[in-house]
Amino acid sequence: MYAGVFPASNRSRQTPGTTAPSYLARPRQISLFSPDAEIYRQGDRSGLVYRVEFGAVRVYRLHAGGRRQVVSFHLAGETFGLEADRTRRFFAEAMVHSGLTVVGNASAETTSEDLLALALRQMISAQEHLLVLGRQSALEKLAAFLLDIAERQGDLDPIDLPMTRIDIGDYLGLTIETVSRSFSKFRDEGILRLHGARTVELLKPDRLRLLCQ
Amino acid sequence: MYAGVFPASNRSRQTPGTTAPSYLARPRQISLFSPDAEIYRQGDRSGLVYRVEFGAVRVYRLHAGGRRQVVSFHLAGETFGLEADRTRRFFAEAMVHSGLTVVGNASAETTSEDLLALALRQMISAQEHLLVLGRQSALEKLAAFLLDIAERQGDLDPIDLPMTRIDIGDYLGLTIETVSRSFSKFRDEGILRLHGARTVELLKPDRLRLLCQ
DNA sequence: CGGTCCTTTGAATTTCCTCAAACAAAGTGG
DNA sequence: CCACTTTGTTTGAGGAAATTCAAAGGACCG
Repeated sequence: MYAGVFPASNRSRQTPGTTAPSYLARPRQISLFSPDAEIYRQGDRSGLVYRVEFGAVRVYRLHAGGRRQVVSFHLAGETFGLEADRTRRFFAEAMVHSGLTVVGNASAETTSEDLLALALRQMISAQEHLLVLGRQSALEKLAAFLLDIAERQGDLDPIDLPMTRIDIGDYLGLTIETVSRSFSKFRDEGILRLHGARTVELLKPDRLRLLCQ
Repeated sequence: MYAGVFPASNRSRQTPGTTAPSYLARPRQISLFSPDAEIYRQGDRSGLVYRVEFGAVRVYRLHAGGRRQVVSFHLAGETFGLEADRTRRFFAEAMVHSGLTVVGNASAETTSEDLLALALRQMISAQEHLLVLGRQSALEKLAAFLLDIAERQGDLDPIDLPMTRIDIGDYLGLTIETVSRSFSKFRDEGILRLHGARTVELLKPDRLRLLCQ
């Protein structure tokens, strides 16, 4: 496990001619994280906001009894880590080999407008996740999850899942067995095809949309 | 059903000598809503943020199939209604006779700092709700819900629940029967006492905390 | 090639949901 | 003021779904 640092590549710099938020205008460094490497932990004093340059991140909380609730996944191009009072309320880990840049923090370094946009995005993300968790059926939860991930990956087919069944279960409030059985059910019904456990081809996405709308 | 308007009372004005947020410095009007009166609906174009002066509000979304997911409850003194793009993503209704004031909107009228604080509060609220919904047991969900409401009511005993069992069920992702059975279980174990369905006396709150921590 | 971790599948159990009925509280109209 | 209706709550019985426990199969890595 390692966590190195090197200068950011060009693709993450501001595009000429566009009005990008101020935090995109500065040169940045990419921090590298190997699978399961810790990015921050609950209780840490930090208001750093990160952007995923490549890879994927899980944010979660640990409950008494060893249970874990994954609060959010973050894929390439997405930001995470904004806190209300500069104290971490969750744990964050890389799920696969990942590169992160710091795009700002909750102090004067970033404009209030940028922070507001970030906060609103995280709010909507939590609300949408909440709506998924409120669904009663495991099939509906998994359908909503797959459609969400597919959309965030730019609808490229097949989907690459950076997370394990355990991660998905902890995200949806299900056991890994139920997650696996739900995948199998979708496969048996011809809704999707599995190329290994982590690569999913959505054959009939409309059938999934019917389930969760 | 009615929704009247009259000048705000003194208690909602700024206290002399304190530095209150700018939106508290202006005089306001209280809008009145009777039980089940609509405050706004999904799709509405509005960025108004409300403060509950008295009463209680539910915010929810309707799914296909008639299912309803309550996203949040708001009690006296709390604010709600901040939207990312001035389009309502949920419905809001008064649960009991309620009075609301407008504390700002997502345009220039309110400072960016105030909006950020509101957004962060709504973000945390959604994340905490998400953690409750992720719990697998109905008893854990209800325990977390009761402790949350008790704390927000200032730990006054007994608690007054402004919402029906249907509301609680739609908030926790349970049926009303399961909610009712969970109440009965807690009552039979001496954890709480019910004075009618809407008044709850927490006899052993620590037993509830043990369940959900 | 052996070991570890992840995933899948099966069987038994528990929990929750669905359907149903009884009960309680509040409001309406005669 | 009282029957009646409506709405909300509680409780029971049966069935469906998810969890738990268990074992076997795959994929990856040293």
